[in-house]
Amino acid sequence: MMTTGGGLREASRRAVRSCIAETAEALFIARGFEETTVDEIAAAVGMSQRSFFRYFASKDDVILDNLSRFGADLAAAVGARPAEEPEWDSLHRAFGLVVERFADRERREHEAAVQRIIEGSPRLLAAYLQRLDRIQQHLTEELMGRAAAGPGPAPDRMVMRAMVGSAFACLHAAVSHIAADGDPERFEQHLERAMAALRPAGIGLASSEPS
Amino acid sequence: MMTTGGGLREASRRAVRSCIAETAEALFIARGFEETTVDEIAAAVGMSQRSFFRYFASKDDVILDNLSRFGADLAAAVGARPAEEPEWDSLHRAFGLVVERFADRERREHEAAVQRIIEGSPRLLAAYLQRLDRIQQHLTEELMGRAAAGPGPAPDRMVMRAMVGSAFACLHAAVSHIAADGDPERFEQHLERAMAALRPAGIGLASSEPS
DNA sequence: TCCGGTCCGTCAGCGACTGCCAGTCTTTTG
DNA sequence: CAAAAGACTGGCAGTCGCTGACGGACCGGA
Repeated sequence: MMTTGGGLREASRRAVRSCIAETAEALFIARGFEETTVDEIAAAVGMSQRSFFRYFASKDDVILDNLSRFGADLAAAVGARPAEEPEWDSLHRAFGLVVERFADRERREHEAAVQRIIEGSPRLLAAYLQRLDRIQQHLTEELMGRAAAGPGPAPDRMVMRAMVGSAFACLHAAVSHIAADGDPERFEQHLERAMAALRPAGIGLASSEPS
Repeated sequence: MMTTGGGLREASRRAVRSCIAETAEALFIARGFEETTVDEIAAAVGMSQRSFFRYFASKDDVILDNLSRFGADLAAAVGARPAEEPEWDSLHRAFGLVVERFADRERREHEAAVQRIIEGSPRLLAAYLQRLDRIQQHLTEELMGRAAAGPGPAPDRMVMRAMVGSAFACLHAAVSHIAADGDPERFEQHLERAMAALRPAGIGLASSEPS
């Protein structure tokens, strides 16, 4: 029999996942990431270590799982922007998803704590940056497709990739800043300031590669 | 007894390190990174696994060791630039170190192969991005100190961090591009094109944070 | 000669992660 | 209702990266 389309089974799985994630994050905040073993997490949830790895591919995955979903949402947000809009502004608007995440005071506190955990562990930070890199690749392809459909000359994939990376540098700088120095109230202002300062001059940025 | 200031002992150590690195890279190219175990590397060099870890802190370190030295060189190159020069241009000139690395045909081939190994393994790519992040932090501090000594207003660390990240996005895009599509001849042109397109409009970028 | 330091190999161990097998519980089917 | 099929789980053993502790070999100087 085929799957029923993601019914009860999938819902249950998602519930278990979030339960594991919450328990693990609590342990991470209390004892630190490296100091918390997978066995401890599994014991705290009440399952075997083997089952833990049936829900999360790795220990890092428990924290960075949200990021993957964020990547998909971001690509959708960029795709929803008008095609005539300069790419930089589309990215800027799409980053509004992050701003929304920092809207609630409670959620803001939590996100900042998670970010501090990530930047406090070299292993986690590495995995985090790698996922950001993947998201950037997806966004680059998204914008490449959009630019190719437009009237201008053929877009330059390398320059597009650099621009997406530049926008993410602004995002990363703003997130890191509020995670380190506290005061997460003005996250939007920080992001705004960085993206205004680094806005590329030639916003059209076409000029196909001289082959 | 104190160290003699880095004499024969250090030279020998460096020789062993490069021997290990060469052997390991050959194995990585032949069999892949994940498929090559530390035991195999140690056996190929003719030493125990324990001794391997006395020369390299981790398996990743074998490949990414050059990167750390590159970070130090880069900071020095930026520090050697005139203080009045816009930060973006100082970074651009400092990236000349990478351009030089791609000058020799043989070396260029090798660097591209290493880059392909890095980007082919998620684990390695993560560690690579993390080291790039550290280098960016160092460069940010370097440029912050330079800007603080100048006549202008107090510089904004977050914006400075974003700008350094943007410059590295250009560098990363150019390096990735030649590693993927081959044709490493025009690396300098690629880098030039990206950095010209993403050059910030307000190059002075002071405007201290509104506290 | 003895002594200090340095280098190395061996062993034991931890933690992340995986494959395999067996058991349970639920759902479907004859 | 019983049997088969499937999903989920725990336990076990094993790999791999990595670390600490111990003991032996070499080598310079006193």
